[in-house]
Amino acid sequence: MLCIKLSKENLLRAYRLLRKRFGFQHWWPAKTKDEMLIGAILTQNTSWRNVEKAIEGLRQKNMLSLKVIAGSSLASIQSSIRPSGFYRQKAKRLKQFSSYIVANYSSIGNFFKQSKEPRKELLGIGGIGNETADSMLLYAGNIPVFVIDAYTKRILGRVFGIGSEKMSYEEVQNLVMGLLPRDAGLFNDFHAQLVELAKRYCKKNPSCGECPLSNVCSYHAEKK
DNA sequence: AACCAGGAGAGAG
DNA sequence: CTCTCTCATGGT
Repeated sequence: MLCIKLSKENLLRAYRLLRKRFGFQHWWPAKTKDEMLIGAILTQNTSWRNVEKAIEGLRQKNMLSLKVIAGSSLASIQSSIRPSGFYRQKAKRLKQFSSYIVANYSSIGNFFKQSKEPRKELLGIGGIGNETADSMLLYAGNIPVFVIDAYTKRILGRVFGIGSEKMSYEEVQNLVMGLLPRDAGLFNDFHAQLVELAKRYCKKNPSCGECPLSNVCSYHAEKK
């Protein structure tokens, strides 16, 4: 079977192709850090389209703020975020998270300045798993961690012909971060490009013909 | 009309 | 540690 080697050179080549096609992504799509953090929780196993509706619901009530959420009732949070699904859990998670940050650090900026082990601390809050924590670290804290999600696994699996779908979160993360320079700007835009690629071409029925990676993709090579 | 979406946690084995 | 279930709405 034809297989593109997973190497630093090929990863960066893929990134350049994506960026050339899609342009710099300017992620995360949020106006403030608080909004980014809230979006990270809302998007858990949920399409971004639905998350946008929930964010708009919060915006209309002036609730896109950790301090406001920390002081709001569960019922009022729930009613704002219903379109994003899992709204009972997510309301609880938003309030828990917000209360923790506000009570211990006052603001997310202080959290990133003062926390000695921010990743570990985020994971300890509850309702914050690997992907959500890493998204927060990278996109709100500008800390160089590569975010792994379902898209990243699917694309790495197809392009490089590796069984990344079965690999654990940390295995894939260590693999990618071991190959790339530790650059928050690169990790930021690279992950955003992968999401863009997945949304457009790398679905269950891939449209490889127009995929910017078709020339360097094992999956595509195998089909011809 | 089934199937999926930028996950996480609890429980079972 | 690895599976399986649950949480829930909205688009295709």
